[in-house]
Formats: sequence, C-alpha cells, structure tokens
Amino acid sequence: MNTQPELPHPPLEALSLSQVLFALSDPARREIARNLREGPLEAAACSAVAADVPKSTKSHILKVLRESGVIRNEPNPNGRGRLLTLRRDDIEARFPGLIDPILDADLRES
Amino acid sequence: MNTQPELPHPPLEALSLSQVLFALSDPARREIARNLREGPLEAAACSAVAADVPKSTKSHILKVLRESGVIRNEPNPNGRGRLLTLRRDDIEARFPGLIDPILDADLRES
DNA sequence: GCGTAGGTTCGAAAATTCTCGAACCTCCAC
DNA sequence: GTGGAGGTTCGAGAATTTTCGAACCTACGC
Repeated sequence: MNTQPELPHPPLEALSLSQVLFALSDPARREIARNLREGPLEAAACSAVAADVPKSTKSHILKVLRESGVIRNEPNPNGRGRLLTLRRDDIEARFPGLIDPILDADLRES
Repeated sequence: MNTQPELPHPPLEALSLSQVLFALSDPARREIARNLREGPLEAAACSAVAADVPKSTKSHILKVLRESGVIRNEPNPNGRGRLLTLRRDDIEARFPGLIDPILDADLRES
C-alpha cells in the first residue's frame, strides 16, 4: 500500500481570494498551474521552471499553491511520486470566472 | 495653476500580470480598487480601510496600486487633493476578463 | 538488501514587503 | 501670510517570503 504522506488541503469554503491571487502572482507558480490545465500531472513531469531549481525550492512552490487551494498534491495512486491537480472546479465555484483569464493571460505574454 | 506632483504610471504595454495580481492580493488594496468601480474618487474620500491608518501607510497602499497599473493617481484638476481612477480599460485590454471576477468576488465574501 | 529517484520538512540567511513617524510640499480658507 | 487639510518621500525596524542545503522518508528496480 501507499503510505506516502497525505498533505493538508483547504476545503472549498476556506479558499481565500487573497491567498489565491497571491499564489498566482508569481510566474513560476503560475506556470505550474498552467501545466495542469489539461489534466493532472506527476510532479516530476511538471515544468519545474527549469530543471536547475533545487528540490526544496520546488517543494516550497508547490506548498504555496497547495495551501492556497490552487492545486491538489496527492500520492500518486498508481505509480511513483506525487500527482498534481489543478483545483479548477473549486476555484471556479468559489470565484467564478477568475481562473481562466489568469491562465490565459500568460499565453498571450509569451 | 496646479503644481502638484505628477506621479509615474506604467504605460498599458508595461502592465505585468504578476504585479497586478500581487497588488490585488491584499484586501485593503482590493477595497480601494472596488471603491473606484463606479468612477474616480478623491483619495481622501476613498475608504482608507478605516480612518485610523496613518497617511504614509495609505500612501504606500496607493503606490503599490499605482505602480502595478491598477489605479491612476493624479492631481485633481478641479479641486484639492488627488483623484484616483481605476484603470479598468487598460487592465481589460491587457488581461481580458481579469478584473471583474476579482472585484466581484469580494462582494460575495462580505 | 542497497541504491537511487522523487519528495517533504526544517533551519537559517537573503530578499522583499509592510508600517509608520518625521520632514516636507501644495493648495485653500481666513 | 498663517494654519491646516491632504498627500508624498525617506528611513528604519518589523514582519513576511524566498532560497536552498541538510536530513529524512517512501517506493521501486535490481
């Protein structure tokens, strides 16, 4: 069985606009979120904003995203590592119309 | 004539998503932006997040909003004090659909 | 069993942001 | 012109965030 640690995630009602906006105010964190638009990804596969960022730094990035409720970070049920999921529906339920313009904007910029 | 200082404002093309999101990630700053939805206001009239906040602090709040391109802060052409304007059209042009969900969300929360 | 890939946590140092008093400026009322 | 209301800037200290190595953990391949 998989005994990888279950990390805490804020429930839907606890999502705070300030925290979500803050989490998404960083390009590296936003890039992760954008990577997850098409579906869940293994953390390892997720564009770590370049491979040269230390593990602990990447872990911190994921932590901010997770604690703000932007992503879910769970043990990968059928495989190694962890599975990242964009909490799109939750964000949409709590802050309608918010997430798409944010993720779309980056596409235009680059 | 009015010799009140003209403060620098980023041009439309220079608006950065990161800066805008960061500026709006603070409730006090967001409240100012929300106050300006219906039109420009004198800075003094703008809900300073309570009257007990020191002038320099309020000035700093306005600075973050101005430097991120969220608001305009100009000498009041016909009157005392300064006039604050939400740069709604600029933000909308650069980041379509972004500003309304953010400002709407707070209404629901309170 | 051993090594390694993938990942979290804990400190501590560096960088950024926030807060606010003091000094200063401009306009207006008197 | 004096005074005060409205507001910016500067500087310093407090608080928050970021970065990253070190230590540690689990799952997997061999």
